[in-house]
Amino acid sequence: MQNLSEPEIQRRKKREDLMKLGIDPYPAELYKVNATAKDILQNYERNKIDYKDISIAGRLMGFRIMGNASFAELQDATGRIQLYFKRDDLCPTEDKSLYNDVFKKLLDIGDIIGAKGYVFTTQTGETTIHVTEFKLLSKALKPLPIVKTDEEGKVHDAVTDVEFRYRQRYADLVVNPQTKDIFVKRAKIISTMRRIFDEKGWLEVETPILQPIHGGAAARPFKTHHNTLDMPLYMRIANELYLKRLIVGGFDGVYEFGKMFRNEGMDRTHNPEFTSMELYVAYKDYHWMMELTETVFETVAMTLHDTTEVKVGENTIHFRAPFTRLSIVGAIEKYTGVNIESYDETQLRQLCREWKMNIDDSMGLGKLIDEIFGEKVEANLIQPTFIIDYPVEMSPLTKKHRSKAGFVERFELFVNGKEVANAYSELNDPIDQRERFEEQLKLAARGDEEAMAMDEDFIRSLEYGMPPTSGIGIGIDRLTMMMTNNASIQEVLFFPQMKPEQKTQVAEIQDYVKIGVSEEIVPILQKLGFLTIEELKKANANKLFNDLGGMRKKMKLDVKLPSKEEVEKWLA
RNA sequence: GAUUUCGUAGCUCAGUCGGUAGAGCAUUACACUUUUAAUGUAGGGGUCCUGGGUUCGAGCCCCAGCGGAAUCACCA
Repeated sequence: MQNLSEPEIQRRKKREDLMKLGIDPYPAELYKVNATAKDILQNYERNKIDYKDISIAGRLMGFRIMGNASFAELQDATGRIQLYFKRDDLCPTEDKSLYNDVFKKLLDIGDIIGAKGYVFTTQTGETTIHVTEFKLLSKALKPLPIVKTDEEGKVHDAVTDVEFRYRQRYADLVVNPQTKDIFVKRAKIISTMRRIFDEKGWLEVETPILQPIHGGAAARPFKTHHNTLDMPLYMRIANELYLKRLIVGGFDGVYEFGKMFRNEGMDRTHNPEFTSMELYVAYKDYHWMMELTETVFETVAMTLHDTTEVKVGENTIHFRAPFTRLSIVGAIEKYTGVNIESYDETQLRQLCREWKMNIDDSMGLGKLIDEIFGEKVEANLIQPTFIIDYPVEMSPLTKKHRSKAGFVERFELFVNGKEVANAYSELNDPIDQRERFEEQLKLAARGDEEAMAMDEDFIRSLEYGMPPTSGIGIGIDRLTMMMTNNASIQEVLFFPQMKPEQKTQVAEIQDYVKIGVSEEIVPILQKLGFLTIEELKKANANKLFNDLGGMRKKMKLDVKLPSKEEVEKWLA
């Protein structure tokens, strides 16, 4: 309750003043709304009689007061509309206080109000609500940053500080319409995908987030502990193994939109928790899945942009089927000129050294190929490209290729140089699956921290028989980045992970009183910067005594100051 | 983790050679009956991120730390 800025103090006072006038700044009852800003702006011109008696609610975002009449801007969930307040309409009697005091003096930018009235068009041609009645619904105590847009649509003083925007996303959303738009699009991406899957009769499911074994992907997990069971649990890094158990159980198609958690580095493409959509469909293979993926991306792009061409950074991405298909070996040959098809691990390692790549001895053949791909190819894949047929070593859950020995039936979809989807023909031979897990254990022994652990229960489920199945995972955050032309994942997450804000442990009034400070002096001390007793104790008594007098004058407080002896006692 | 860079009023940002802390918006008061980045006049508002150092004197120079961003490394 200290270190309030001038406007914050004023708003607190206005809140009190309203209460004294018998106006509840936070009324309990609902406010009936029958119109939105968007609805009025779109339909009023064509259908004027429907807007003679409207009721709307939202946040006040600007005032233009000129004497006995005023304009204000109201922002609701759909947009902004202008309100017109006329003194003698609001106050037909001699008592003009509702307009002069409540409206002009006690309302601020940021306050939430309800307004009733009729729609008209001003002389300057703007659709406006002539307010006949208004009601304060919530008083805002903290001033919003003011962003203004001029006639040419040029934005002035836009709030661009990402730290402010991410930490106080609520304020970002109020002030920056483009932020809101990202999240509307994000929701549309998800609902579009859900619609496609539901129409096919697949089931949306939920699987455990707390898992005893963190399987299904290569990543380091968050570890936690269950008290009653007295056992470690991991936040899931993937949900794949659970979804496949459900295919064993007899569902034809299951999908889950869910949060995954990976205890790894954070940067503009990685957040510790992120959203993935995983889909598994029985009796399908990865070729079928590529076609479905094309449909999904095409449909999402069309829903959002009414076209399959989407601008991402400097590139225009064409989400129009069919997408290019390229094997990983073929892709490496295309972008390096080297055909590594017949290379063994030693030869590959040699090649990596020649290219001065950063590799180590824990890397097996598959990992080396992946490294080369990441280094030499990935960034080149701007237009949607399926990279298919991966080495078996890096795909322990994938069915062996029907014709290429040493490879598996897997694809990843790359767009704008980034992976956005990962899919395969799922491995359903329980004996093979056990051997693959055992290979992973060997990699772990070699020092690969991300190798998968044996999951006996998952193998048991496969032993009952899983139909041939194709599965895919799509990163929703990265897809959203792409579809909304954002370069950082933080922009498409409401609340990206941030380091905690530093908050100074501030002393309570009683703490000051305990060492002998009288209550009315406390605000002066706080204003002087002594927010903790510790700091106060370190002060110089002479200087503090003098400063108290100076600050009392500055703050125009009429309080009795302590003697120098009393000040010395505080610090003792 | 490394490098670069930034941190000044509620917001956006200036700040000269090291010499009293600045502007616009917001805010307060007054004026103004259709404005629209409303306007006019007057005022208030600062831990110059924090802590050290150099100096007669630091927003500015040096060192350390904190926080953000970018690039790289790591990581799907």
